[in-house]
Amino acid sequence: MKTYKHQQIESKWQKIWEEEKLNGVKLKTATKPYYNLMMYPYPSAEGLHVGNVYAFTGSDIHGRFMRMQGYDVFEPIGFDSGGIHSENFAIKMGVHPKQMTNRNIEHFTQQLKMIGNIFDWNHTVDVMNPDYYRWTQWLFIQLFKAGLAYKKKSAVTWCPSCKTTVSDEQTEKKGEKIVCERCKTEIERKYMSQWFFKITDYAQRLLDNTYKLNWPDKVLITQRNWIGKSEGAEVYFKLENYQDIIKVFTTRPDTLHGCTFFCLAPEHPLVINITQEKYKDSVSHYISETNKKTELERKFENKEKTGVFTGSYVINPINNEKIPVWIADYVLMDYGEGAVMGVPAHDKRDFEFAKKFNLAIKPVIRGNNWEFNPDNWNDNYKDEGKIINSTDWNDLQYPYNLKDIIKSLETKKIGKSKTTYKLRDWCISRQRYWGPPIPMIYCPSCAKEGKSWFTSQKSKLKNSTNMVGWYPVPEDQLPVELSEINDYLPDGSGKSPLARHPEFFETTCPVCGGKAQRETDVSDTFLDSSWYFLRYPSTAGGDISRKEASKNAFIPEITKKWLPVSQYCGGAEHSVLHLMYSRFITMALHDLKYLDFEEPFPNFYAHGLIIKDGAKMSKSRGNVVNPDEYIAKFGADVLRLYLSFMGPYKDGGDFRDSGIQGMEKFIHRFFKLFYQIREGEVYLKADISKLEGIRHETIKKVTYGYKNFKYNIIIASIMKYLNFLEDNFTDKPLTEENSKHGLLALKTIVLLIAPIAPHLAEELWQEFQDGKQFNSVHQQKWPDYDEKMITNEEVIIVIQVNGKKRGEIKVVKDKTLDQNYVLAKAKEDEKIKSYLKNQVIKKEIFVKGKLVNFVI
RNA sequence: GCCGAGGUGGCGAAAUUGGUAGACGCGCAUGACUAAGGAUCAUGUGGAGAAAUCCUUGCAGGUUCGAUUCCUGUCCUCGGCACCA
Repeated sequence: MKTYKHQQIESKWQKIWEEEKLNGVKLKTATKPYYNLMMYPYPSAEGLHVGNVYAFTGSDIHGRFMRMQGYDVFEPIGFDSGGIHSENFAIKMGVHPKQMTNRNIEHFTQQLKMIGNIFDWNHTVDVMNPDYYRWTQWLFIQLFKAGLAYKKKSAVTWCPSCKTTVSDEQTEKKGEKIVCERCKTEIERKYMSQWFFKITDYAQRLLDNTYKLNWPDKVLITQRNWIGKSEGAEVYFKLENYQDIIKVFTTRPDTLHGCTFFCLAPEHPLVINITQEKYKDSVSHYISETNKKTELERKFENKEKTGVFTGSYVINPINNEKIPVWIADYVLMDYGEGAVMGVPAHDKRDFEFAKKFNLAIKPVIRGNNWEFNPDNWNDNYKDEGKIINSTDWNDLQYPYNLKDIIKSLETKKIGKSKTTYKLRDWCISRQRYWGPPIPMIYCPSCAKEGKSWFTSQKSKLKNSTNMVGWYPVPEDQLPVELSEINDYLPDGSGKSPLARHPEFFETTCPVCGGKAQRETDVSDTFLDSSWYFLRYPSTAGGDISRKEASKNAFIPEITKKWLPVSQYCGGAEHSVLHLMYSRFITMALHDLKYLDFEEPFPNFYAHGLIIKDGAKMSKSRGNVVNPDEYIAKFGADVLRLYLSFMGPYKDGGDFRDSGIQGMEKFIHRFFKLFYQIREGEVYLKADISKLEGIRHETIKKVTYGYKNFKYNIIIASIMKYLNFLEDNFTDKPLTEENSKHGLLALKTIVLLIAPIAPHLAEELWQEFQDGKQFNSVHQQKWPDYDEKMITNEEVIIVIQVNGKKRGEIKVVKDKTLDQNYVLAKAKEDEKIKSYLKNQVIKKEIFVKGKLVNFVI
């Protein structure tokens, strides 16, 4: 009797699959392309995490299933090797990031080869390899030339301990303080010159397309909230005694008559100008206090309103009332116009502000079911109502007459309809070392003459962001290689370590030939990952030559054939960042005529998170599960089975050792049963109709499970099938048909389990082959099922009395549709008789093939 | 505060979407095999009850012949966003 030895089986098949080139796909000649993508990992020094294994095997199971559906499945994997994360770890270990990254990638590759995925190792990416990032730089240049990349001074969060900028996502709240996620140092705020991408130009399209994507709702909703569209109006307020007009955005122009004060963000460009002498001290003091706080603090602090009076007034254009202008930090400069028309009666924040500073409050809406009450604030101000105290607007209805109101503003030339988004431009500059250098050159002498790339090209694009002096690196000079410097530590100057290396930044102007400087910032790691899926099929290897791969970021014919991605799997934590950026980049490339599709991932599935003992795995908790251990002890197939059995793929789960042993037991049991039947030690005794019934039912359930990422029910159905077979053993052959069916049952199970336990399935599949020519289980056609075969000759009908199960009867298949027959038979049942005795049946419910219900 | 997901045995969970609640597994209990433990196999396993039977999908209602599934209210738990005018 053979026993299951995973060490031998798994390494054997991994080797054979590689030799037989089973996992690669011929990109050029494949006829049914299916691009199965999973989010590539960051190659950490700790090695592959069991969470990675969960993510990757779940996606691979889908890929393997689709391959058995007849598709040519391309399933690549690569490495997100850039960014601060990698760099900081290298610094901590005292190893150069390049060395560290190469080492980690090697380790990851070795581990990834053990988990049994159908990765195509001919096509992989390492985003910090110049072969890759030259195209990241190329991409930057295309966006720059299209007017979608610009440089501007902007506020950033700065960690004085890490000596670097950190993103908002890399900070956390600790008590009243905002600290660096990594070192827990309180962060500061700095103004620095940064490169941005104009993702805001795409806000509306990014929003519209969310209604076309086959993605989980929660991810789409998160993206919609992030884009944050608001429709309303902008209104023009004239400053008293000044020429300036201040624009303000409001979603409630109907409350314009109720505006009793005006508030500017402390950073508003007009503040300095309009502050009256008497108030200069208090205003500048307030501004400097605000500057000390980070933007995050301003947002987190949901406490008392603060602000100061500027001494100036604006005129409310609707009624010419004179209104005081304040500044307050609850007004954010980067939303709307950085100004708020204060309507304290109908906005909670304005109300708090007015209360605190004793400003006038004037109700202008009476709700259908509420009324403004200065002593008892209610949150009904967004409900329906009608306008009051507003001269000719009185009796108009909110929200029904909003459009009319905006029209009347337009007629009077004091405002117009306006849409605003929360989405902000994407800051891609990093003043660090470990990233692709931003491929731009600044020429001071061209700048003096007001020249720029746009003027040199006589471009029609208006240079609204003052990009004088800037030129992209000529494309034939790419990549701008990252110098291999040794002093890559950030020094806290706010400049990249590359700024200390003249041999890197000193260059000549591509237009005038004069002395010029390279940009020393590197780009955000999210730029690397925003297009990696485009690169995979166009990398050299397999049937793609080196020459082809080096000519384009993505080869047009190959891209046309393989993209967009057929199915993308990944964690929901990338809902906004990676998934939004990739959509934006794809849309921009579409507009630049490089791609014929707008959306990179029409189908996205968000898997769950693996936790351990109820908590997120982390080094500090000491509860990190190392997959190597489990693969060594149980094998990849058992681990894959266990991870699949925990629950639906979207839910993740809690990793427990006891559970994994259950899967080991299952494989051993199946292995044993397989050889018992195969060697003719046992036969199946149930009749063929019944055996076929459960076989077809199992195929149906399993297929449903694969299609819906419910891998847990696949395994449950197969186990159930196995239990049934075991219960029907006999040691004597009954008929030839019966003994044949045993083998059919085995073949079916092997096929059904192949995507989840690929090595085991291959091992057993070979028992059916003559051994002359290699014939893989993974190249087989998926088994079909026939609905008609599922119901047996005898069907069990449940009998209910008043909706409660009181018995069941067996009915032959042909009679299940015959209502009279089934009802009559149900009434003959002894148990049912006792329930129906001396009762009047009020109603008889008949559900064909399922149940009858007597209402008494 | 707002948005989202979810509450089913001791635990992970099923129920193909209004039709037998708890499939499948873990754990546990008893027994067999063992010198013994492990492994394996067999049986049992939502609760109450001697039993017939009754109760049971967070809680309270509603619709229905019939509700884990639909509706209303309510209470928890976990994620995400957070002064967005």
